[in-house]
Amino acid sequence: MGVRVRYAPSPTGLQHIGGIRTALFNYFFAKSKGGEFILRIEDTDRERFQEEALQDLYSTLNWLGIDWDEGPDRNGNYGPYVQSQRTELYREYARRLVENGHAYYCYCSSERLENLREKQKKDKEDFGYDRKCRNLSDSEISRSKQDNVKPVIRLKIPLEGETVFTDYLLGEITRKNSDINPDPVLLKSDGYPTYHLANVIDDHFMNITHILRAQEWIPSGSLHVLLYKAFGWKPPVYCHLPMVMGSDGQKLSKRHGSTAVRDFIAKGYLPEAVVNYVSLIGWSFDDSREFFTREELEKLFTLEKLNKAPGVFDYKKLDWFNGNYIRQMSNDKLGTMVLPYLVKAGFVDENPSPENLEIIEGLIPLAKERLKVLSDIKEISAFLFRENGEYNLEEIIPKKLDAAKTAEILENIKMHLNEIFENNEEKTEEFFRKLSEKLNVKLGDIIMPLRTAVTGSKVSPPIIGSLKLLGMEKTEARINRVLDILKNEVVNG
RNA sequence: GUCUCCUUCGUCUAGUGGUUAGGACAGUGGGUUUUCAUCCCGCCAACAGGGGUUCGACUCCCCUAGGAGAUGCCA
Repeated sequence: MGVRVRYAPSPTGLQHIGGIRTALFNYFFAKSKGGEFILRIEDTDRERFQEEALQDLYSTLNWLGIDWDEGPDRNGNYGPYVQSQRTELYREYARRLVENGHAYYCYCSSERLENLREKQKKDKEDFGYDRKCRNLSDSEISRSKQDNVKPVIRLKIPLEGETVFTDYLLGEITRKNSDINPDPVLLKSDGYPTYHLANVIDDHFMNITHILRAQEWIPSGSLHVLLYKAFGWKPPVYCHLPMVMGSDGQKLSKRHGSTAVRDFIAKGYLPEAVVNYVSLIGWSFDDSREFFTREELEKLFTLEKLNKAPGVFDYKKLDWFNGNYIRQMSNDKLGTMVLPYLVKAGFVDENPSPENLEIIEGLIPLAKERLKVLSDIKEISAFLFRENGEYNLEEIIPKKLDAAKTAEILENIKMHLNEIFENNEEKTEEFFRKLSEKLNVKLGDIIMPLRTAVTGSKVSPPIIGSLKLLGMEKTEARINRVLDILKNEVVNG
């Protein structure tokens, strides 16, 4: 049988970096082996279920370019692929476990369980269920039934011995049965299965061959193996992936910044960059290569190059990847990618005027190598679409020069605005050089006052290109505005 | 607390008994440049500690320490 793997998220929250890393690795593994990648929705927690999370899942996978061979919306021979539609199956098999003595009904209330946990914490005893209902007499059972308590079904973990399973990456993982979560719930009182039950049953009936999931599931691994044994089934191959951590070494979470893929999309990260970077957390190809397209990863991914140790998610390296991918993009494509951000900033309409379209077209080459994320376009292009705020004289007047000299420089530029806008960039630059000689100042002392006057900032895209995008009229107006301030300073200062 | 897993530069990693321990991000210094950015060049920086095994350990074994995860009618 070929490789069959699955990504089985539970729609209780937005897709985050850790989740998609698991999805990606499963997907790459399937592709590299010519196997099948299955999407399964584990929506057995009815309280935490979010419709939004479901939509987020689909849009995120779609954005990443991950496609699945079988899933809720695909044909497949093992459906349905939504656990809430398979409850009868789980109930049936939970019952069978009770019948053959591997599981039992438990009538303990959640209050009792809570008290138990508190007491254990206080007395520093071992945590876990005390197995009160494991050996209930018939009369006790019938009494509970009369009280109309909805029971759960718990798995009987063997009291003695140990459970061993082999992890593809980590090797043998051995655990004393007495250390395993004592008698975990399989079927909840609302009739839905817990993760453990549903997961094992589905993986079995869906013929899943390999389970790639994060290492936080290792402890459950022993339990799952026990479940397979109780059913008389053969467990799949386990491969627990190293976890993704935040900068403090703890499990990556909101504390560390954005982790929801949706947030990365909103900020203007590209799927190529996210896929590329995330696939390098816990996996590598060789000693130096780190740029991979999704298609390449579909071929090159291999379990052999997986790392055991957890990896810290590095936002800066993602930025670096993203900047690289932005620079690789064609100008046309970047233009259309950047447009929504200009719209959102209120700079242009959704259907920009021809003039604005022209500005955007000219802006792209200037902005391209300055973008880490697409949303950076707002800062970079603001001067083109709105007027500058208050000017700061100190930023306009170059060091070693005074207001009068600066005014002279800007006057000179202003006088030649016509030719500046007619000439090409080289000629304009030449003009600035000659002007600097004529006025006996450095080239920078010509450029910087102009830059600050026109863009409102000491940092901007190349000034000559920026001027042309802005247009002569606005350029002149802004120079005039600064000249007024400078002249005022000369008179009063 | 208990159990399990993990441990190479700040971070991601290469390394599978003999290497000046390599690359990348970040940082830092410099060059190109009208600022910023890009690009180029340089620098900084690691085998957690202790025992073994071996002619020889980053590589194998043990112990210690540190970190993480799990310990739910959540997944």
